[in-house]
Amino acid sequence: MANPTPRRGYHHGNLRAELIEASFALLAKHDLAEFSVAKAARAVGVSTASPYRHFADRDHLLAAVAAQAALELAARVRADVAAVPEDDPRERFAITAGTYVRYVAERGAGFSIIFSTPLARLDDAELADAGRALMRLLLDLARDALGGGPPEDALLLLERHTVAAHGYATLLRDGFFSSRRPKDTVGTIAARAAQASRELRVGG
Amino acid sequence: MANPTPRRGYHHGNLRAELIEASFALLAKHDLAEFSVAKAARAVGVSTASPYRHFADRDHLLAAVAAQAALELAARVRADVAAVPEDDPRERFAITAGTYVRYVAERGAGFSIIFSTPLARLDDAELADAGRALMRLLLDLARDALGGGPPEDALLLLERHTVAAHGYATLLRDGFFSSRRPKDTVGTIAARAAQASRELRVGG
DNA sequence: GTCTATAAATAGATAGAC
DNA sequence: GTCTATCTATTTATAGAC
Repeated sequence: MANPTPRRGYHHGNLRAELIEASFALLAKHDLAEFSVAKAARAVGVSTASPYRHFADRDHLLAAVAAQAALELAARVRADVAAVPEDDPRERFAITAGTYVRYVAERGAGFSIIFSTPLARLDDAELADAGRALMRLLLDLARDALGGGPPEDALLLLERHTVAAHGYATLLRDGFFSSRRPKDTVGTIAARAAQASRELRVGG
Repeated sequence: MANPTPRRGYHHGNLRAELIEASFALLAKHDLAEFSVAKAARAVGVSTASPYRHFADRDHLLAAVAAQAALELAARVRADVAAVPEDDPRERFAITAGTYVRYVAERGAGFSIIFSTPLARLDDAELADAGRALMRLLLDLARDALGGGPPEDALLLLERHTVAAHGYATLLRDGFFSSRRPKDTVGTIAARAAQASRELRVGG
């Protein structure tokens, strides 16, 4: 309380958050394969040693990125859902496939990293909680979309929706669409993902 | 013609093919991120310089792997399809989603590498041809599945099917399912992918 | 066509100064 | 909490011997 602007080493008081943000920028432009702690450090303008004061190793930095991605994704889902009339729960659910495609295209992080096996092994509680919360949110939307019926139906609808959203998002990222239909954009693919979810039928 | 068993350097006459096979083995066990020319060379038991007599660089080796993956995948699709009665073209198409999931799980290579942007830039004719042939095969099966109707319907069915197959395959690889339902295996996921394709409806 | 040897890049991670 | 410096490991790729 004495000093609201605490003295920082050289030019950062917020390195942890800045490294996470720089990591998103790297993931958005390149593969996870090309991501490195060193690049994130350079992007922020600190030495390559500095990140290790904030993250035990590369995987712990990635886990923090993954946890934030799960939180951001949940927030975007809530925001996009809120723009659809409450009396159309099926549509509220469907459009989140588009939300996912757009988010992954913009931030470069999605289910692949949020639920990745190596990161899961770290037993990071923040990541596990954020991932669970994201899936619970989507499951609730799936349930509302069906408006009753067996619980397994909601789970199956969620699975097919998730698979469609992730399939579109990863094929887009890998260049599958750009080589086949050069005019496809993030927006058109997101719309097609939402439409695919919209037309899903289960249990009938 | 003088010597049917041509003299080879030390112990290989078939290094190119062996490197491709070793690359598949690496991809099956680990990420593309962890793949390296050096590892493939060591797996085969040659020096790390030898691969460069057969492939200009890492990407050209991967392109050869991708081209072979497209060929193998097409062969498996044909084989699996042949086991389904000809009078059920819808089923013949649907089961290829399972074929894809099983192939990617076993070999570690699929659409992500066959159509990957960096490899596409190499303008490798073999890869381009194999990729096109694979998609043409699937498109023909999609057309048969619909048994007539607008050509756009077959394209949309193919897209949704491809997205489902790839979505299941990549989520399986990344560990999404094992963390959620530990009892899921390649076989159960492949069956769910086929079922998802089976229930796709377009243009109606 | 394979080898040995090596160059040049890059990354992960740690030690110790400030 | 950040820096400089450093160690170790790995990889990609090339040169030149055999």
